[in-house]
Amino acid sequence: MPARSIEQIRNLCKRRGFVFPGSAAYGGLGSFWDYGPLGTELLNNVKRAWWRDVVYKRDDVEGLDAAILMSRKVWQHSGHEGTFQDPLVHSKKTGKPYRLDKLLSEQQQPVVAKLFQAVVMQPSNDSRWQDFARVLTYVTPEEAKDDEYALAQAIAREQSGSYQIDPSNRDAYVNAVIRLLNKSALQPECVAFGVTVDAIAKYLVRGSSQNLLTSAGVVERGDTGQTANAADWTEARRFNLMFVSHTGPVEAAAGTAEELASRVYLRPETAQGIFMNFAHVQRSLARKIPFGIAQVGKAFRNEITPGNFIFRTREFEQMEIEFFIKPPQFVREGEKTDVQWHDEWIKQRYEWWLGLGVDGQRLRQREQAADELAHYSKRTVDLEYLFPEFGWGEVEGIANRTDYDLSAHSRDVPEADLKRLKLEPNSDSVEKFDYFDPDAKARYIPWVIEPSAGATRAMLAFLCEAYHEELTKEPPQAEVEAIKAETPAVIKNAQKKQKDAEKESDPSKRKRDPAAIAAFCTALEEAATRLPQSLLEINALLEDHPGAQNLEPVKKLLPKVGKLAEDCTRVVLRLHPTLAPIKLAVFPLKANKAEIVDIAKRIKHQFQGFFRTVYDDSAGIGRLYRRQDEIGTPWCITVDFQTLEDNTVTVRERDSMQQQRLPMDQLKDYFLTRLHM
RNA sequence: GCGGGUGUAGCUCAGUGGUAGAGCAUCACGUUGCCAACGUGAUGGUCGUGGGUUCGAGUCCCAUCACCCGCUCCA
Repeated sequence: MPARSIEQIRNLCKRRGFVFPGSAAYGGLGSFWDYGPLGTELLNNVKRAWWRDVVYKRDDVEGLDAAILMSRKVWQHSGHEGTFQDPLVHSKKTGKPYRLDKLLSEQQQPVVAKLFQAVVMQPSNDSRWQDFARVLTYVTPEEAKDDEYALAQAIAREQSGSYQIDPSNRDAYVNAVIRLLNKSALQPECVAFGVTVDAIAKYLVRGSSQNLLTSAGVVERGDTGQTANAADWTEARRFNLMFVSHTGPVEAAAGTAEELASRVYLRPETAQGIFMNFAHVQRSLARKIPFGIAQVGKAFRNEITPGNFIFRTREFEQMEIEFFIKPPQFVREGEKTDVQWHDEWIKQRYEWWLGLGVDGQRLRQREQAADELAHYSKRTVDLEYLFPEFGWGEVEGIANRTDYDLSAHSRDVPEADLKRLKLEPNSDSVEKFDYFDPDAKARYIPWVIEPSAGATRAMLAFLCEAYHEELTKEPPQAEVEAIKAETPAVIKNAQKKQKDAEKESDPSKRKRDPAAIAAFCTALEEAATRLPQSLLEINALLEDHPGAQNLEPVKKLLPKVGKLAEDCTRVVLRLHPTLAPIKLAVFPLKANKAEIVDIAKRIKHQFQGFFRTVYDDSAGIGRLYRRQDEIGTPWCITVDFQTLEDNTVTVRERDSMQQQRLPMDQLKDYFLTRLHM
């Protein structure tokens, strides 16, 4: 039985040293994770398997490891800075994003005042008030008549809790502040009130902006597809996708020239490091197109909503290839076009996942729709894995990035190309990332196919795929019969609930879905006929079906099923041997027999230089096997009394649990062959 | 941001206003000839944090923090 929830995986990871919550001593830090001894091995194995496949086994790919921090100009010209820095709202009609602060600043002052009124008049004590209190303190006497300033200050003090405005005078106070806003709120030269517009935008980002946008009539223009209909707008969000830091000591305020001059971003993708080095690699290794550059490394995105364990984190690891090819107009008869290269990479990457043990039923290719394509992409196909609980999730994207990136970073790009790629001329760059093609006898900027996989996501997918709970021994007949005897009572009880649910004629008011209950009953009845093999399925049914645990017969039955299941079950990670964190565990059958212990330790020593090998004698042999099963160790060797007589040991295979005796001098061949080493 | 949930031993979790608990794990001693053996004993806790109610709070109330799930969102 495969993993039913991410929770199971997370527990196993924590318990056995794969992945720990980050900064745990201080209560944790949202969705940052530390990789423990086994997780490090597994992740390294994933990366190594990838590297071996796309670099070693090919004749046309080189490796690279570029710096995480790069010039800010890289991100300006790649398009990442402009797209992600500002609060955005999306028009649901056109699908286009709009900068909220820009929208606001285009509005007439009464609109903003109205908006402000909607904000201030809202009876609320949440933290948004405090934001406004802070904003209001930016209003200085020089910018307002004294009385209005005083009124604004009074409101500010009230928001911060240090002052109580007489309710009967409240409107007068608020109107005073609105008058202030009407005077200068949208004057760009007025710094203080410039902050106000930003603050309103910020407020809208955090609050329920839809109604406010509408009530204030902020978006009443028709020319860009904007409407005042709240349903046509998504909530505003600040897309600070890139983490900001600075090189050198900087104390300047954010947004000033001094601050911008030293600003750096933690890279949100590894790709740009490859583009920056395209010419270096091409020249220094005398590469001819087509060829690719592969890189594994950390990337950082300040995601709005991280989650699902290590699936979406703000710090993650990518495995990316940029594969450089001829632009379509230079492709000759018999050569592959960009479309063909793209298809080929999709196929090859798909097969990589299958080759490492992912079932084709849980891996699919999904074409990205036109409106979800990134700004650089002509076509992207995602490889998605069917995770437990949250379903299909992207583990790799294979994009046709055309010549967008290399053109964006090049000077002197012909105007026609700039227009085609919707790029501005690049006056910052001193380089032109073009290539002289000796066959075509022409210079061109190459096109790029980009297979980009998530290393940490891959690790999660492989863990989910490998996780199995299975029966290892026949449960006692009597207890199985007892469970069989009790299931009709559960079904009867559930059917009663189903009838109750059906009595409520309005489906939206039903507490339970009758169809779901019916499905539960059918599944349970069917599973009961397959006992004892179906023991774990029944356990899962009773545990997972919503509301099932409230049924009286289930309360009686579930503990019995759970106990029996636990007693007769093992957890096993059926990881591909290439990925397994530990390849081999060596045990002495008896820990207090010196000769046996000695031989076991010698075998461990023999292999530890080739791959991760462990020695363990801290429990009975059965328990030692189970421990290794749970962390996916494909082979265990047990040294026993017969070893002392004939130099053979037993090799126990994880998935089948079968053992065979092998002479010790054949062990090396046996394992190295199986690990393709 | 909204809604829901959780927070007690290293892990998984019980806990009815009245002495802080179990299983697993760890350590010690004994026992142990192949699939989670057993016995005896031991270590381990400011019950997320701060207030309050109470003679007495893990338990009730308020606040706060963190994490998880859902919604929104995710070039």
